[in-house]
Amino acid sequence: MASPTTDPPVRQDAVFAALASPVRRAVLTLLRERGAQPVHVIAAEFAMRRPSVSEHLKVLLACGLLTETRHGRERHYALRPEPLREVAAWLTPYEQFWRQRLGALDALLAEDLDDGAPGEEGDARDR
Amino acid sequence: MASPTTDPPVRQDAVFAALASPVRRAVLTLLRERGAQPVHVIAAEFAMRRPSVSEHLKVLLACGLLTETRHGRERHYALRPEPLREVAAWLTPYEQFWRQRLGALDALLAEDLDDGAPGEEGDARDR
DNA sequence: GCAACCGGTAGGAATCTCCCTACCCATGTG
DNA sequence: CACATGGGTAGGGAGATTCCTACCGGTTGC
Repeated sequence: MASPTTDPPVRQDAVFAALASPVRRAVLTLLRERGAQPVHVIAAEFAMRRPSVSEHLKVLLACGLLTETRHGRERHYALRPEPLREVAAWLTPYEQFWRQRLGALDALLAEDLDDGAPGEEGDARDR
Repeated sequence: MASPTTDPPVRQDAVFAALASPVRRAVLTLLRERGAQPVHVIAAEFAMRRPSVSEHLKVLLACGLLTETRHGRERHYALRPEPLREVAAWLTPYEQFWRQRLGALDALLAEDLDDGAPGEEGDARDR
């Protein structure tokens, strides 16, 4: 049980998968705009039964995008933005690409890099 | 074929879903670092058969994260970062949330570090 | 206590994902 | 022309996703 501040790499998959659903993105938007809300308020926003919303909340909770607080018989879910910060961090190295991309310039650069690639082998993983 | 520069809202789903696979994120990383590459070079990086890699490339191509160029009998795939810019744009309204929280954490850490002597031990704060 | 309310779990059907093995077409090269 | 190389498509199987209808355990109010 030692994982003080590190984030397991499996988390990134779960966060992106969670964000792939429009319902779940809408839940995050709702909580961002209105703050913590109980389930029945969240569920009222969607054309779907409460158990399905509950499942979506479970997915968001499991990947750390939500926190849960018990208030009597209600459970309030609130946005937890840290995983989104990690997504932003993952995007960082790509920023320069969309910044400088105003023509076929990067295609030329790509060809150049392609030509002069030395032999560093073996890590094509992301992190 | 009827949306030259506009972005249908359905695209966001596809982009996040594409990014949910570690294989596809690794493809993007590879193309970012080495520029455009033919399929057999990309496929050599993964412990999977070429048709599967081909499917992954099709997914990335379909959501606009890749461009395809024919060179003889090879097809070169290159990174197309625009959809990632849209992801970054989607993240923007959340930035303030993790900034303020990071600020609070920062203050706590600074206090801890600054205050080397254990005057009062607050051990209830790891996670 | 008893009924209404909040919200999670069980389990099932339709659909999607991800990998595989075959197979096919196109482009080069002897 | 014959054949190797590059790479897409077909279709199938195991497992995950997403919705549903039931159902059940806690809280709150009469």
